[in-house]
Amino acid sequence: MQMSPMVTSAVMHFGEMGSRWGFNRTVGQILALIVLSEKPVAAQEIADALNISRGNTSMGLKELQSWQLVKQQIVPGERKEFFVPAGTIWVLANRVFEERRKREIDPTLTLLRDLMLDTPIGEQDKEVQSKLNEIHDLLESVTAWSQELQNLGPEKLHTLMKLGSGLGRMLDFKDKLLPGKSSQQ
Amino acid sequence: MQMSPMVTSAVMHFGEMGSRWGFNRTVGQILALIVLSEKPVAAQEIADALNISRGNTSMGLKELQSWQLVKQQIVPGERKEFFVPAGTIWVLANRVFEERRKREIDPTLTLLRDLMLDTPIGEQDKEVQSKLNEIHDLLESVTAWSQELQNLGPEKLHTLMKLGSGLGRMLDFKDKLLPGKSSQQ
DNA sequence: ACAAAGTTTCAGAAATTACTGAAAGTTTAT
DNA sequence: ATAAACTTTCAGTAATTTCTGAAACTTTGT
Repeated sequence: MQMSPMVTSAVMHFGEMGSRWGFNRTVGQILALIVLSEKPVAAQEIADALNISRGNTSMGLKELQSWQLVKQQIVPGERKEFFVPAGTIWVLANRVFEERRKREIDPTLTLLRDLMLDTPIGEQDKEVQSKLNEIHDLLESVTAWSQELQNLGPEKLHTLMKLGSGLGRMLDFKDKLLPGKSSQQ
Repeated sequence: MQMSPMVTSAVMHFGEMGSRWGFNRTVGQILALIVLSEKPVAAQEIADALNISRGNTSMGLKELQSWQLVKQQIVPGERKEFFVPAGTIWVLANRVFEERRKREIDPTLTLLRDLMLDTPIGEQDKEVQSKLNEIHDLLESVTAWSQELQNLGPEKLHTLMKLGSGLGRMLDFKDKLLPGKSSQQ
């Protein structure tokens, strides 16, 4: 596969950003290559285009599959495996977001729950526990909300994101709209 | 400073998670220590409690200040500098979110804008450009929306997050509420 | 002006993370 | 059942990131 200068720039950039997005350089590059390619891409083509070892390519593809960002595709008449994006850009972005939530928030929620069940030693720990509790509640809200957003589905999510300042106004009407829920705190 | 077992667990965990949250182990530990302490903490106390070098402590504190997560506080009658959290848990969470958006999304937006201005070489590049455009629009929506959410302020944001399934219902009413904006797509 | 009490910087060491390439494993066609 | 075509694994190496500690710097009280 011959990468045009434009594709090369994008692939390199996704590589650089990779580590900030939760995976490594190579994985970022492979993802960009697959997303930007019009045809399904074979593992060997990826290794050649990015000039990385076949082994590394295989591990990168495995990682991307575990994130559900790419999937294998059988090309009739071909023996080797080809790879394509696992969905639209929207779907991919959601997957990254969701996967990162799992990795970045869930373990902390678990720890905080455990610590809240522990018996505080001394007055100081009671104060600490209440702070941990506050962090826990915040993270739990974020988690619940992100699941809520997923449930909306892409169309409504899109509408919501495009609301702009309408969002604030809408919230002012909330009580009229959804009676029975008194505004908290 | 003597860390109770509870504080130790939390500090260690924040250290482990640190790298997933965009900073390193030490920085995560320092942050946890400062957040969980009732009193302002001196740099030397941090170094002692976490058993890290004074130099590393200084760099960690600098990093946390650049994220606006901790701030210095003058304690009357004391010469050394003390550190306290730069706000409530909510504020800190927002700062992390915002800072990460800057580091993880903004550079890509810039690159994508540049590539979209480049002249495509051949048919293939036109296809590529349209995909890059799609990614750009998505990231831009996310950025705009996250700024919108910030503008709401903590109280409304809290209300919004607590809406739960009410959010979906509310969006169904959107057109009645905010006439003049036809539903897109 | 000086010394004391503190902070910051940075070159090199240590620890961690990523990559290679060869060997082992798998699948498929005949 | 075998060989060809391909993929995966993993021990060792390379690259990157983080940490230390000593030297340089800053601030403040006398």
